[in-house]
Amino acid sequence: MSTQARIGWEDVRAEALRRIRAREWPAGALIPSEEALAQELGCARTTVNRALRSLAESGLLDRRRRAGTRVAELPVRAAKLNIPLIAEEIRARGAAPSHRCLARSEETPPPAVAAALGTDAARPLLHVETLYLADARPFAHELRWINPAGVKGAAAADFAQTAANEWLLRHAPFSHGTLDYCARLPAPEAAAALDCDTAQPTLVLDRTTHGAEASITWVRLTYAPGYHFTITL
Amino acid sequence: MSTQARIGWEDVRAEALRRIRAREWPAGALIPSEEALAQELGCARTTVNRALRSLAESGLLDRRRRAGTRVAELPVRAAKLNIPLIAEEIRARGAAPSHRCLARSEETPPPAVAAALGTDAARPLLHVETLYLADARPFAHELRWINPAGVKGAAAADFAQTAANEWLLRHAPFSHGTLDYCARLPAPEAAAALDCDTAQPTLVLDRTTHGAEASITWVRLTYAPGYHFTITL
DNA sequence: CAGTGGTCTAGACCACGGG
DNA sequence: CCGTGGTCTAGACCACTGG
Repeated sequence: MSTQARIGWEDVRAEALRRIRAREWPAGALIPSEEALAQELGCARTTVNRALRSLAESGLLDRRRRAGTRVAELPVRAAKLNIPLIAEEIRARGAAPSHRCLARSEETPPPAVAAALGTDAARPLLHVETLYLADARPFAHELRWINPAGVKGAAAADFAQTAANEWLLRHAPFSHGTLDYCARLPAPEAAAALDCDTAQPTLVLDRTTHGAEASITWVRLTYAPGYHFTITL
Repeated sequence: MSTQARIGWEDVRAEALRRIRAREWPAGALIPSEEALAQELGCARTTVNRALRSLAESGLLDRRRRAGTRVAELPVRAAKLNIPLIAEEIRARGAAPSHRCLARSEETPPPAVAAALGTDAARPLLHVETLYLADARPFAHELRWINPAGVKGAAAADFAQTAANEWLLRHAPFSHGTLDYCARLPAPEAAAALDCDTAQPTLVLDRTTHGAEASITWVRLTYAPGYHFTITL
């Protein structure tokens, strides 16, 4: 009698991956149906489905009803990008995180910010400027506009104690948003806070966050020169 | 008689999301077990499982056997980052992609590249320099080192016809790799190719790619000044 | 129209890990 | 120990879409 181990969806996934890599299933080719694979590998169709769905999510397969499953011509790899709290990011780099609330006021925002948040350009928003430090060295400078209509309690929050980004994450559940990375020379106030030359390139992240009803916040994060972020595939 | 629509996992997901956002399930709280939810919502446990797994993958729930499922204290949002071909990226921006192979040779790489690829520092690698254009305007400059041991046929490939990145994607199936973004001043050859000032900040992407057995390629991509990339959550 | 993937179900066993 | 999530199964119906 054979001591067959039970076939799991990860086994099926691995086998399919092997066939793709070995070109047994060439790029663009139609692969066997779930039904056929299930029979061949000796497991339920559900299990095959789970495995192939996983590969499709990674961009290695194209699946369409009726048309069947094909090996992607150009494997567009999809990477999972985690967007942690800044404090977590600093900790992950082996440094001790801290922050300083540099400024806080209520002002009418620049038109671009009002547009991004969809607020009346004449209405004042909460404006917060924060410096994040790693082992007491400047790590990133944050310039933030908060829409009071989208977050209740923001006016009373103490951002010296809890950093603005963490406070918002806890109190303003958001549903969607946009990240935008680019390389720039730092704005004068960012360079001053980061204690760096205005001629040194910095990585700048603009983020807009919306809740279910109203917009929540617009942030410009200027990372200290030399910052780089890594994604593993 | 009630004309109940069948409950799908996306319905369960939506309902769970609603409860999280409405704080019916507060941050950090234990939510009902799959079994209980299935009974409450009138569907199979499998369906609930699929929904909650999906939310856990997005970072909104923490699930552990025996301990149950909790609402994440700090919803670490996970974004799916697609890494397309450069030509596709240019096309997505509404421009016509093209490329020029600027140089090609066999040389011993810089130590850092040999280290990243895990090759003997004394062994020559294939070196390719490419300029990508969007509507005939410089878009990005690519400096690439290819490990011949990891890719068969590379020596004979015509990179003037098919861009190096596309050729490799088609001929060298890769299993894993690393992306590293940072802001820098462009190297002189990159600035020259991009026809820009060496004092203008550029976004630089270093990518190392490994196949199942050997390393494949190391690339430094310098995007033209003003480039920015957007991620939607 | 018919074949393929997408999903639901009810039941079952297992692995993990908190108490 | 034993409750909870993780997964497998067999069968079923549905949705989409190519021919």
